[in-house]
Amino acid sequence: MSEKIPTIKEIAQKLNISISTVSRALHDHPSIGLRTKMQVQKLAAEMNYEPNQTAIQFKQGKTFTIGLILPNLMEEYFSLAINGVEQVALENNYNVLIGQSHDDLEREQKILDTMRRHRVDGVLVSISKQTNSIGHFEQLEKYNIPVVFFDRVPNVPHIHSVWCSLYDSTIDALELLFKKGHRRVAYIQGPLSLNIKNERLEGYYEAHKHNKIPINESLIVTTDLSKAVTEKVFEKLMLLKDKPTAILAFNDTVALDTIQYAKKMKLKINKDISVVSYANWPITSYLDYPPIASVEQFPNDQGARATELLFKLLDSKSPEDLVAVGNIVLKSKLIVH
Amino acid sequence: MSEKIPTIKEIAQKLNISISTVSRALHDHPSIGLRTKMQVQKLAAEMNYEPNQTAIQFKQGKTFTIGLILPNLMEEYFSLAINGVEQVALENNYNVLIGQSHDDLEREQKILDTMRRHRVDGVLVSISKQTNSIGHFEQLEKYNIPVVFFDRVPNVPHIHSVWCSLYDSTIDALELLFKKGHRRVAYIQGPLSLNIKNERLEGYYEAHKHNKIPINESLIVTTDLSKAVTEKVFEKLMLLKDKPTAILAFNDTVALDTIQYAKKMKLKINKDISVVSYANWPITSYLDYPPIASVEQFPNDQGARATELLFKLLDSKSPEDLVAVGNIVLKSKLIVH
DNA sequence: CTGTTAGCGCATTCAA
DNA sequence: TTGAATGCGCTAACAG
Repeated sequence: MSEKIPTIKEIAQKLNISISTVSRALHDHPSIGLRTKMQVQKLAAEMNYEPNQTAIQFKQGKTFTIGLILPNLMEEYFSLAINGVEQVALENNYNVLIGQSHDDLEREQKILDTMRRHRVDGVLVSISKQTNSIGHFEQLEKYNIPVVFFDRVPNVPHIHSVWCSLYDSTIDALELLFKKGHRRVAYIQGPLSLNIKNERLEGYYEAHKHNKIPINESLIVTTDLSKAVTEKVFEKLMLLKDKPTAILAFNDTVALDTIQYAKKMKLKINKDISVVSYANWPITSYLDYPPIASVEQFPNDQGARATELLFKLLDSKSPEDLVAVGNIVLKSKLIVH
Repeated sequence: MSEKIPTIKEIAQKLNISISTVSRALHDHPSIGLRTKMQVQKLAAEMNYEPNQTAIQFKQGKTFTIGLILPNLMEEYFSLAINGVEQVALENNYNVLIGQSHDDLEREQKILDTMRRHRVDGVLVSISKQTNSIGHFEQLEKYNIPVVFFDRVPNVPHIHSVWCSLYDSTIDALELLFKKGHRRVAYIQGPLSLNIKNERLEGYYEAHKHNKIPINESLIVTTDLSKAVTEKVFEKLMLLKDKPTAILAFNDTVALDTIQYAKKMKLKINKDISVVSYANWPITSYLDYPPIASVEQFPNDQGARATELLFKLLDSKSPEDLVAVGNIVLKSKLIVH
C-alpha cells in the first residue's frame, strides 16, 4: 500500500550519475549541463521525488519553522493576528508552530521549551498576563533563536518588538465622550503587569488634563479580566456618590461583561452609562448595544509586521544591524460605531 | 553571546567513553553500569545537554509533529477544538502544526503539501466547505501518514473519523419549538457539500413526521454562510404567504446574521420569530436575543478524541487493527438558553 | 561540467 | 558492560 519514498540516491542510480549531480540538478545549479539537468528533473517528477525535509533540516541546522505563542485563540483578536503571521510565513515557505499560554507563565515556559527542543528558527510571542520576567525568552537568544514580541510587549530594553500605540486613540476616545457631555469617565483597567506600557492610563490622564477635567482616582479601577471581578468593580463604581456616566474599558471582553452586567442592573446603555473600549472585535457588531466606540489595533497587521521583522532577523548574519530594526510602533485608530 | 550547543560526542570526549555509551546512558539502557550512567547524566545536566530533535527526527523518520487543518480560527468553535488537540498532543510530547484552509480547497491542498513535505507524523482535519473529494488526503496515506477527519467529516467509507451526531438534538430542537406552539419552522441549511452527512435535515424531517406536522419544502432554504446570502434567503422566507414563526439555523453564524437582520426588519425576536441553532458559541451569551437554544457539539472533546485516535493509529504497526478503531461518533446536546 | 568524500547528531547492530 | 562502525538523506568542499 504505502510506496517507498524516493531519494536522490535512487535517482542517481537509475541515471548512472552521482548523487551530487542529482542534488545540483534539482537545485538548478549553474554548472550542470542542460541535458543532465532535464533528465534528472524529468525522472524526479516521474518518481514523485520530494526532498526529505527532515534531512535538510538536520543538515542545514534550520527547521524552516517559527513558533508563535499567544495567550489564547478564543479571543478573536489573536485569531486575527495569526492570519497575518501565517500569511507572511507561507510566503517565506515557513511553517508555524502554535502554542497557547492561556495566560499562564508556567505553560508559556513549557511551550517555549518544546519549541526550543524542536529547534524552531525563531519565536513570535504575545506574552501572558502573568509574565513578569522575560528570562525564559532571553535564554532563547543564547541558542541563537531570535524572539520578536508583539502586541503584548514587555516594557524592557533591548528586545525586538511590534506593538500598537494606544495613547492617541485613548485621547480620541475620551474627547469623544467629553464632547458628548460626559464628565465622569471611569477607567476599568486590566492587570497591572509591570511589563507592559500603560498608554491607556497615560492617555486617560492627558485627555483629562487637556480638557481641564479633574481626575477622580476612585474612578480608576482594576480587573483581572475575569467576568466576576469586572462585575464587582463595576458595581463598586456605580455605588459611588459621583458615579460615572461612561466607562473606558480595557478591552472588549471587559466591555461586554460590563454592558451585560449593566443591563442586569437595569441601567440603560448609552443613557445611564456609555462604554468605549479597545480591540474592536468584529463580533461586537452583533450586539444590540456594542461599545459606542472601540480602538482598532490591527492585529492582522501587527502579526504580519512582527513576522516580517522576525525574518529580517533570521536573514541577517551580522548582529549589528539587528539593533537598528528593533522596534516597530503602529498607530491605532478609534472606530466609532 | 550564543553558546555552542553540546552534543553527545562532547560528553563522550570529556568522559573518555564512547558516544554509544553516552547515548545509552541517557536513555537508561539496562546494560549500562550504574556508575557510568550517573556520570553521564550528571555531566549532561551540567552542560545543559539537550538532544538535537532534528537529528532524531531524521534518524527515526518521525517528526513528533501532527498537522491540524481547520477551516478557520475565527470561529470560536474551532478555537475550542484546538484546545482539545493541543492538550492531547502535549501529553504525548507532540507538536501541533496549524493551518487554516479558509474554506478554500486549493489552500487546503497547499497546506497539506507543506505538511507532507514537513513529514508530519499524522494529520487531523476538519474539511473546507469546498472539499468535494478527498483525493489529496488519500494520497497522504500512501506516505504512511494517517489522517483523522473530525467535525466536518466527508461522507465516504474507509476513513478514520470523529464527529458529533446531530440527529437526536435536531429532533429535540424541533420538539422544543413544536411544544412552544410553532408549526412552521424554516430550516436555513448550509452549503450542500455532498461529503457531509446531512443529519440536520434528516432530523428535521423525522421530527415533523413524528409530530404529524406536514413539511413545507419552501421553508427549507440554503445559504453559503455569507451574511449577504443568509439575509437574502431569510427575507424570502418572510415574504412567504405561510411565513415561518421559527428558524432552525445551520449554525450560530447563520443564527446571528438572521437575528440581526430580523431586528433590522423590525421583527420582534422570540415573538414574530424564534431561532434555534447549532454550535452554542460562548459569545452568544452576550447577546440580548441569543438563539433560544443551540446544539452543543463539544468541539473540545471532538478535538481530543480525534487526536487520541490519531495517536492510536500512529502506535499500531499492523494495519489490521486500524480498521477496528476507525470511527467515533459523539453525542450532541441541545442547550436551552 | 561531474564525481568523490565528508559530515551533520544520533540510535543501533555487531563485536569484543 | 562497553566500543567501533554504520547509515539515515542531503549539501558542499574539494578534486578532477
